[in-house]
Amino acid sequence: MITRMSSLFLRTLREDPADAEVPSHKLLVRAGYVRRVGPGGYSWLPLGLRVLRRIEQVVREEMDAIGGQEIQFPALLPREPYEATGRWTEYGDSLFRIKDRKGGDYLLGPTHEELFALTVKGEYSSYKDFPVVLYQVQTKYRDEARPRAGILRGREFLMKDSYSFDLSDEGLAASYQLHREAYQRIFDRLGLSYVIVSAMSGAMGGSASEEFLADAPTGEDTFVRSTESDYAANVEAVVTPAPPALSIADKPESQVHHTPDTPTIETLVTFLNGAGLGREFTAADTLKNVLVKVRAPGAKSWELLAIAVPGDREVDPKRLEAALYPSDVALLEEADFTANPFLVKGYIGPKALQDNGIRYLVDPRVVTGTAWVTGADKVDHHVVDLVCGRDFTPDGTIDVADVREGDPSPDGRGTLVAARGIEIGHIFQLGRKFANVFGLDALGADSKPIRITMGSYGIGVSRLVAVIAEQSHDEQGLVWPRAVSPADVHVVIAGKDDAVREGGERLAAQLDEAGLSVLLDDRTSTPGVKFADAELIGVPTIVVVGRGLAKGVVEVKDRASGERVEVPVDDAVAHLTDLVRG
RNA sequence: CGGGCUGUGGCGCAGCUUGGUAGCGCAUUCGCUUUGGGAGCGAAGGGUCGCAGGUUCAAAUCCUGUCAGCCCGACCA
Repeated sequence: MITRMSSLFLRTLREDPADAEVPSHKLLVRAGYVRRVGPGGYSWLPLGLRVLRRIEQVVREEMDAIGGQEIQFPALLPREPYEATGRWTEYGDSLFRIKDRKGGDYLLGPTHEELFALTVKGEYSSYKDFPVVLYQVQTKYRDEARPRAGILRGREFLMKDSYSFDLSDEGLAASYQLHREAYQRIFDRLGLSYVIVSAMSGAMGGSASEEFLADAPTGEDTFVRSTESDYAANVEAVVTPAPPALSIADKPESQVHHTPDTPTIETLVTFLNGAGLGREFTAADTLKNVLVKVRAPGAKSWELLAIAVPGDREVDPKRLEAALYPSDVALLEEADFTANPFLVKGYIGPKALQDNGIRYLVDPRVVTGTAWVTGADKVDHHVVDLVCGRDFTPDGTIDVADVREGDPSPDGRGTLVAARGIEIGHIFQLGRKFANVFGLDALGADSKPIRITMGSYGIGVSRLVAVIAEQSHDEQGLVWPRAVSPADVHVVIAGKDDAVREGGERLAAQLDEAGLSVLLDDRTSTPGVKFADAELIGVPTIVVVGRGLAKGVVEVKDRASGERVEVPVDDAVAHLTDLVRG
């Protein structure tokens, strides 16, 4: 196919749009791929739509390769299925709700687990029908609190979502693995740099869950990776390795000290080091007891929970929430302290907690034989050398302390560093949550029903356009990988005389004949404009037909490296075909 | 939802303090020149200044409200 820029619906911009911050947003707008229509809503112009379609194609090929079957649901959905799973309310303000003329409730689908589960229930009823994998590539709607960065986070976006239906946990694990491998092939083909991190499944329920995060300094998701190994994880999923237990026998007796005006860790450490105890204390030698209250799902009342972390660390709210999910967590209010006078703010210690029957969970670093400075349950008093396993016995561990750069990697190799990424894919084993709600069963060989177990797998297809742009651009503009480029070659006619024009036209026709898609700059603009636009648009191979034509050569430029070679015009088609076909 | 900044031809901006004929660059159209790195000269079209209300003889400019955008935070499969 030949696309003529003289008639292409395209206007490139010389300046960055004022509302754009990240490179992909600036460049996709400047190069005429997308235009903003409303908050979080973008239109796809011809070049942008081609890239989007090519990405879809890669996704479809790999989904089909693992036996996925494509179907399509409406985006406009009735309330009932989402009412049944509780997500009509659970989704909160992020759900676009609409009323029809009769006052009936509808929503614009944010994700389609309900519909897939109901559809399978409607069609299949025998164990012989399973397993099955269905998918769709469809527009999703989420009323994001803050859409940002152009198409990176919109309120309407294109997503591939697939769902596996299996008879057993082993089957689900196999379907999950198939998807995981398909996703790796997809992202590899798209030329992306990414990591797979273990994630918490959060509100979706279910167990195993991994996210595919594309490396990008502008990403919204923070994760940690090891300096030495390929370990990577969401902060919520980092497991702190427990040090080996120590001997109790050689520890000095615990002693209560009068420590006036030391309600914070900082004041306490300063005081201790000035108290002449014969050793240096750091915040890491102290044990901070943090009180929260938790409420199990469906429960009416809150239960107090004490969490001990080393004094140099804070409780990370996200890790806390993930660790206690699905229970709700809240900080204590003044009234809670009043109701429990044994809680001496700033001086809480394990003794009072355990004496009063409060569940006491400690950081994994608090192992048997470790000695701590902690509260003595009395204003202005702390206890030194309180030994775990001798002076107090926790009810268990809870891994909610903040994770920091320099912490040892959980796999034992290297230390952790923080990195930022953009979520491009998410796979997880949903389990039977949705099947239970809808009674999704298959009749087994013994004529007894088998509850189906589901997996759910998503790829942000439209987001990928931005993510690829984010990872692949330079000062001049976009640099598309061949797999998704809006054209195979960009032929620039650099000259006004008829010979040059005809030479460019002829080459374009020959390349088209050879099966390549050609973007032909046949405009009457000056060469400088055309070169700048070619670099902005980002087709990986640029062919300049111009002054060299007189001596029988054209110039072939690699967009990524900037390298240029002169190729005899008679060899150009073969040369370019080789380049494009790899 | 909280804090900060910003809304003026298609795009990027000035004008607002001190109210009085709406301006610049890019883009677009026409003419002549130019043609390997975002050309030159000349001419032209295009904006009820986000929206609503108020003050005033007079509002882009002052006041009130509202909507939208960007950034930080909260939230978010």
